[in-house]
Parts: sequence; C-alpha cells; structure tokens
Amino acid sequence: MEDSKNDNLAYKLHYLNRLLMLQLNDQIKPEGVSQGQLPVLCCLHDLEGQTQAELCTRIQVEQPTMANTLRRMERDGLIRRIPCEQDKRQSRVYLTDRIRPTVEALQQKRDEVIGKMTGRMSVNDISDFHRLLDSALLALETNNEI
Amino acid sequence: MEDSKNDNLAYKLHYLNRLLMLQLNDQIKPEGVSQGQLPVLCCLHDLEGQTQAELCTRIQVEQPTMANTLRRMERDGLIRRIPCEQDKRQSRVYLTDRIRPTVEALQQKRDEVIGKMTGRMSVNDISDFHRLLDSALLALETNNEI
DNA sequence: GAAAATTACATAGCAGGCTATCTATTGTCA
DNA sequence: TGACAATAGATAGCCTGCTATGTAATTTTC
Repeated sequence: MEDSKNDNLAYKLHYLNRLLMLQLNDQIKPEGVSQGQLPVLCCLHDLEGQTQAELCTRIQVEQPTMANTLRRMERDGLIRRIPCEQDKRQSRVYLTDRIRPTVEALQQKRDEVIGKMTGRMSVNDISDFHRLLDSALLALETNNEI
Repeated sequence: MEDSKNDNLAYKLHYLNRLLMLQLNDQIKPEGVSQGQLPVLCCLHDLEGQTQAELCTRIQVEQPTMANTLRRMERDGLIRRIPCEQDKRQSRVYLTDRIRPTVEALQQKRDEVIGKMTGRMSVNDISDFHRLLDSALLALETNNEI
C-alpha cells in the first residue's frame, strides 16, 4: 500500500512545508530574521501599532506563540512595544527603524523561494495550487467531526 | 499587495500544514501516539528491525530529530531498541507488541483526516494536488541557488 | 598493526508551534 | 460601589524540527 510508504498527502504537505521553511530561513537569515518572524514583519509593515491580539488574529497563531515570537523579535531589535495608556493590559507593536526599510526586500526573498518551488508549474498550475490549498484550508477550518 | 496580507503560497502551505498536523494529532492521541511518531510506526510496520539511520533516510528527517523521536517513543512504550551484535554502534528498532496491532487503525485515522481535507475535491483535483505537491517537492529538493 | 577517517548515535541548544494556567487590568451589573 | 466576569498578555511545559558538536566503534590506509 502506497500510503504506508509515506506517499500520502499528509506526509507530502508536511515535508514540503519543512523544505520551504528551511529555504525561506536561509534566504532571510542574513538580515537577522527567521521564518516565524516574517509574517509579523509583513503584518506590521501593513499597519504598525497593532496589539498582540490583533497580530494573533491576522496571522492565525495562538496567543502564547505570538508572545514568544514577539519576545524574540524585541530581543533581536526587530520590533518595539509601547504600553497603551488607555488600557494598561496591552501594548502596541511597532517596527524598529533598522528593520522597516528591509521588509519589502524580505518579502521579495520569500517570493523568490516560492518562485523556486513553482518553477516548473504553468500559470494554470499555480492558480490550481492556490485553489486546492484554499479548498483544503476551508475544509480543515470547518469545525465538525470528521 | 495581496502577498503582504498572507495570501501567498508559503503562508497557505504553512498554515495548512499546521491545521493538518493538529487534527491528525487529535485523532491519534487516544492511542498515545503523536504526529511526529506516526511515520516511524508506519515505517516499522513495513519493516521492523531498521536502524536509526535507515529510518532517517526513509522518513527524511535529520538524525538528531529521529534520535529524539525514538527516545520519546521508547519512553512511551511504542518501540524497543535491540543493540546490534555485529556493530556495537547501532541498534535495531522494533514495534512493541502493544502498538503493533493498532498501526493500521492509526493509518486509517490519518487517512480520515486527509479525507476531511480533500472532502470538496474531485478525483481529478486530488490527483492534481498530488502532482503539484510532487512538482514543488522536486523543485525544492533540487540543490541549486534560487 | 597503528593512526586516521568514517560512521552511528547522543547531546546541547535554539525556533516555533501547541495547551494549560497565572496575573493584572478592565468591564459589568446587582 | 463592590463583586464577579472577561480580556490582554506572560509563563510553564511539551513536541518536533533544525545545526553543531561529542563519543565510541568500525573501517581504511599506510
């Protein structure tokens, strides 16, 4: 049976994701940025001053994951957090001046890795790939028992 | 720009993989098995007595990753390791009697999650999905600069 | 046959995902 | 107003991936 030899969608997706994240990491490492931090940089590049909770919602990770990511990013000088006056529980997150000018180049690096991945695909293939991923995402996001 | 709003293949793949692994975990957790352990169980179900290095090659993870996974699986009573007489550096890995009879049911659980993911796809879609993942894998496995 | 290279595996340390739980603040309502 | 509920974020602890490095056994080479 093929599936027991790892020839199944779950294995392929998992392995492809690992390859992709490794190569993405390699591309953005020179700027001192890692794979998990890039979505936060992009999200803040769209709109600075978001709260941790807002970043969680947009990037779709759990709150403690974001808390850890932000801690590392602050440590590495990618973001700064400014406590909110009105609500002392929350902070607003901003890019540092050092990283702000490089975010678009980082997005380009990411797109190059995606380009390598889709190198042998036709335009139709790529739009099918998007469509199939969207369909799979929607199916898994739908909250009911299997 | 759409890509800066996480509407890109890298983000989708990453997110889909996370959803898939979470739901796979939920399905196999009752048997005391987790997502990263399932490929090892399947691989040993095909052929018991493989070495750590052989498992690495088949499952395509780095050796320290496998070492850790095997340590947890031994701790949890999923495998046992028998030192090799001829070559004292290596051990051969076997399923425990407890887990051996359940491996096929676990594979079925995995296939159910995959089924949920592909629920709205046609047979053609699914074969396209395989083809596109294979193409992407091949492109990223090819070892040259972007 | 001994030194050197290789191999098999273990360990340390990090990133980034998760759940569960804690603290402090804010909001609600009787 | 004072108690309780809800919210924002931090922390602890786990898994699974990675790189770098260490150690013991084996193989190769001179």
